[in-house]
Amino acid sequence: MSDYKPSDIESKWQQYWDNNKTFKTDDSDRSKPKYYVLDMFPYPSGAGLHVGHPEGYTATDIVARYKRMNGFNVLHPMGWDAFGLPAEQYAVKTGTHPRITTEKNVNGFRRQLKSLGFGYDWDREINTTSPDYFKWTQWIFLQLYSKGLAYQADVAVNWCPELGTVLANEEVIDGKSEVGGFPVIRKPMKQWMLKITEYAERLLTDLDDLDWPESIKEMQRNWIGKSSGANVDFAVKGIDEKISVFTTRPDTLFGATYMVLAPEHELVQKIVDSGKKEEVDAYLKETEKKSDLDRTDLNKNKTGVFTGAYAVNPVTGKDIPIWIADYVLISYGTGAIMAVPGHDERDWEFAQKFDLPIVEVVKGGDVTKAAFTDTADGVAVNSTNDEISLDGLKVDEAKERITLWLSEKGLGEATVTYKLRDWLFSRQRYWGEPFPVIFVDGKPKPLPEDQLPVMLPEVEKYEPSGTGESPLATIEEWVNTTDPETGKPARRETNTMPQWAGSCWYYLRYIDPDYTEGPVSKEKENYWMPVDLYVGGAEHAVLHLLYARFWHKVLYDIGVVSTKEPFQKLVNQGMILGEMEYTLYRGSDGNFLSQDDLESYEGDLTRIKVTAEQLSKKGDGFVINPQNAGRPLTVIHPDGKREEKSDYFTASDLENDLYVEARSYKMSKSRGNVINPDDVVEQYGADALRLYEMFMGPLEQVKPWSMSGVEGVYRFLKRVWRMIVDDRSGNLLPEIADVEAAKAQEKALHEAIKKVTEDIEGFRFNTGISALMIFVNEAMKWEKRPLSVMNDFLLLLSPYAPHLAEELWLKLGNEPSVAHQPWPKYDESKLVDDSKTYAVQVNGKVRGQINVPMDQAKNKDLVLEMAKSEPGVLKYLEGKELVKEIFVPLKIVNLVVKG
RNA sequence: GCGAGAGUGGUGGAAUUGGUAGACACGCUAGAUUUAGGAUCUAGUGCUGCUAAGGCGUGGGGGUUCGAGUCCCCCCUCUCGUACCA
Repeated sequence: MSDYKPSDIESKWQQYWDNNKTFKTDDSDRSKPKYYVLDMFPYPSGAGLHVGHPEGYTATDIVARYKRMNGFNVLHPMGWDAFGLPAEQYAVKTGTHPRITTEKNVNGFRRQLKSLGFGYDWDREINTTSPDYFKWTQWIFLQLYSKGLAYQADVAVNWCPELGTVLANEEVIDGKSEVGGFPVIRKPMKQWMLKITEYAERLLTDLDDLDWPESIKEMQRNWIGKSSGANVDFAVKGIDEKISVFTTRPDTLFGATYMVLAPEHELVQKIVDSGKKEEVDAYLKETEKKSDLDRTDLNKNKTGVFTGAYAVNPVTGKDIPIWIADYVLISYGTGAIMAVPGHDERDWEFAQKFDLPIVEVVKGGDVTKAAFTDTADGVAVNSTNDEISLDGLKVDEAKERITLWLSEKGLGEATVTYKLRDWLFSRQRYWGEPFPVIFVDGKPKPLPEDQLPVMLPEVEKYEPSGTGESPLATIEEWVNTTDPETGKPARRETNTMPQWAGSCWYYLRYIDPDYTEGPVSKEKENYWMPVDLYVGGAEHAVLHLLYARFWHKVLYDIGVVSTKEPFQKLVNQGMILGEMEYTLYRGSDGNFLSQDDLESYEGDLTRIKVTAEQLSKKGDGFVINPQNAGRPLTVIHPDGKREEKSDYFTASDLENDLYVEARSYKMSKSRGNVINPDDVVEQYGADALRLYEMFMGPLEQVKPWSMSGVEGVYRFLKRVWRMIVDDRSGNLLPEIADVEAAKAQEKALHEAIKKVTEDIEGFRFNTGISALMIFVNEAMKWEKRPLSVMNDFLLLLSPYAPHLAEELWLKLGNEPSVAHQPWPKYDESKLVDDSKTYAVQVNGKVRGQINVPMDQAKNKDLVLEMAKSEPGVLKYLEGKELVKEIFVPLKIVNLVVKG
């Protein structure tokens, strides 16, 4: 071994770390400060890791190694979120038990993660599908149940009669099943719900103290969707019923000219006029067929039907018609609205379409043209009856006045509503956690704790039952059981929990994976929680993070955990896109299309993939360069057929500039731009992959992959090798010597230490790497490379490229491993220069530089004197009047002249 | 529509509080070395000027300042999230 060959050294060190349990977390040591670094654990798919995984995982690995070297007790675990649909779908197709698929995939993932050199404590590996784990998932469900936070309700699911199964939302596309394209309807089924809404306010307010990206917090706030307003009761004419509505604009009550109920509203059948019944039923049937997506159609073409019934506006005393329309959602507010077409866009549109009266009650716009919704400047008008007048009040004042009046009269009250809905917690699937619930005499009954875990039965086939129930419903001997307390016959719950369940609390199990008395022991939980750093993809911004926070708060309330929030700091890694692609489009008429024409073009498009060297920059875009236009390119026909061509363009094609679309796309199998980490490791090694993933750009940012970028960092690693090793003999270079470092060498080292340290602390891994590169570029010029300097450099490198660092560390005669060495400290005094270079500006433009000895650098008179006599500066001063001299110590000199 | 974020060389990206824009890397050009190389080394590389002096440059327009990528106002584009939430 002489050259830098990652394949030779990487597996060796991976084995060393494994054998020596280098990254095992010492749980007993309470003297050190703790640091808990967590990755969002993966779903072990059959496809293996994609390059997005190692991005976040490398970042956390760097932080974990860095913190360890800084004297922290570091917890950095990994596990598997292994329940879920793909393994089940595979089981339906092939008959393979999901457990077998899962195990195989987990082994693949573990091998891949180890091959990247991540320093996980593998003794804490967890798997959501293991009975030791889901026992406690079920246990937590029991706690939720006993707190009254779990209940059953009839909720519409995506039922596909042809497939005889219930589909997840993502399996439904445009109201049809993804598989087969069969119609999907909404069918109510009995389901478990979790009352996350009870925690809405706490989930909202506790966001404030979290060190999370503002965008994520904002998304959660929007999701929770708190709004303040009032509930108002409207009497139904002729029968003894009230319709309660929620409104955020009680000030517009005088303008409520009709009401609308959601089709599912419970009063629909009671109030409908017999003459209208047929029409209403037809409408209800119509809306039932629509999926949620259809109902929120982008064209917003509103539909509805008049019930024939009237309500009474409590302030105007007028009869107002009651309509049914699916633009009102049963799941929000009270499922009914007072419609104020003058001041609500949706109501305005509806009123226009069905010719309902529009009344202006807030002045400022023209309600015949559009709804006026400005709440800042609007003033109430036409809002007076015998008892109350809002006229002249601003919106806020009017709201307050009317709300007070309503509650005095018993007609309404101030109300807060949340968009957040209860969590649908049932899936009609096999491969999930069984509920620890039985039904005795048809009533749900939680199983006692000693019956946990409730195991999944073995089944012959994984096809859905055909009734919409899960495959478990067909296993009679499992479904039929007895109540362990009374001995009565009982049936098991046949739904299973959704995939979110296992991921809601996994961060706790890592802390104490073998604990048998609960999910986690009190003492260890106390030490390790909260998670100090949580890194993962932004796709979990809302659901996973909100669900996990909800469970955590429940566990907090029952004393299982000691912190209000689970994840103190959150960082989202940005998506990695495929390599940049250059595409020229050609219409079916044979003409090439420029970017601007593309959007409006309706016909079939032929895509021509060209390479970067076939292009030249013109203006803001790229055009085909006639000189290289003849080189090979790929033509993709509208039917998807690919064809390799050279000399594709004719001379006349190239007379006009052909602008090309330049962008990179999300990696996808169908596009064929997926990068497999295994291939990168094989070609360039794990260290190069790790380094490249960090060097691409800021962690949080979306960024395109580039293979030549990988080569760039690979070349850097080779340089590091050659900085220390003679690549012909494999021995240490003669330049390496145990000598005292020269001043310049110390300066280079300490600059690197400072930059790398600060950049890891600030999650700026890309610029940290550039600091390492600058050091190596410098050190390669040194005739003597002091051992101590080289050693410190390797420690700086080690979180990024641990295999290479270990190997060279050993070659320099040190004991492995670098992982437990103390992190180098920089010394500010070694960073100072002998002299200060000032840029000298004249009227804000740099015209020269001067070198001032450091001990004189703050001497204003001297520096200005030198600046004014600098030849490059002098010629801009000649013949001009010097009006001002700016001197900022250690920064800049600026001379302002006139004339 | 609403909310959030971002626009810097041919490319990915630097620029910590307003103080020499383009660090580091890719790519490219020229040269050296090598049997060869997607290896290595040296030099160059924002645009525009004949090598020059200079001029112009951080999406566009205005402003504050001795000085603006950075601060303020207006506009444009892109990305992400969200979507009849009363």
